[in-house]
Amino acid sequence: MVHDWGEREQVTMPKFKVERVYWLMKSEPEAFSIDDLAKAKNKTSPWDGVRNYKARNYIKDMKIGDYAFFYHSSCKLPAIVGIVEIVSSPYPDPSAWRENSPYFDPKSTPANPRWFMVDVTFKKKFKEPILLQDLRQNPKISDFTLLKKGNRLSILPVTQQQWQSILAMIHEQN
DNA sequence: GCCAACGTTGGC
DNA sequence: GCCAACGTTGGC
Repeated sequence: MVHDWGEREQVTMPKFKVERVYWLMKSEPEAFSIDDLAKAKNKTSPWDGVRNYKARNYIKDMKIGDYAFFYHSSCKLPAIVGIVEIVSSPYPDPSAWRENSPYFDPKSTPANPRWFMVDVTFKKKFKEPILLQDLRQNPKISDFTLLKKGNRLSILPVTQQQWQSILAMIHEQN
């Protein structure tokens, strides 16, 4: 009979559905920008230096294949500037063990690591950054942690709805 | 450079 | 385990 590939796809899709989780990762562009990541070897870099327990726990929740918004903070125009993919499982952050590192923490040891990181790879840089001031104007993401007063976390979970609402803002740009 | 909002530290 | 002092984050 007539093949209905659309319907078949709907039936079989859930079986192969990838459960991807979304995040937002902050970086000060003067320290490490999305262009730095794009220029890195294999466009991939460890995301080191996270020194906050809640953010650390989010890192530990990350899985290979998750996506994250790359956010530029502490700069003239704070904004989401692109997308990265998580390409490693969480593993101990060795910068905590280097005494000359700004991220040195004597309480973290190789035997008992306190801080973790993942490797991220460059996926895309938006033609126009999605500015924080514009995110604040979008009622669909009014609950987004990034926009909450007093938020200081450098790693944030992003719901699928928030992810899509934010991506939709790109198409509204000109 | 200011300052609100947290997180961390350490004395008690 | 409380909490004051201090440090940090990050928008403005």
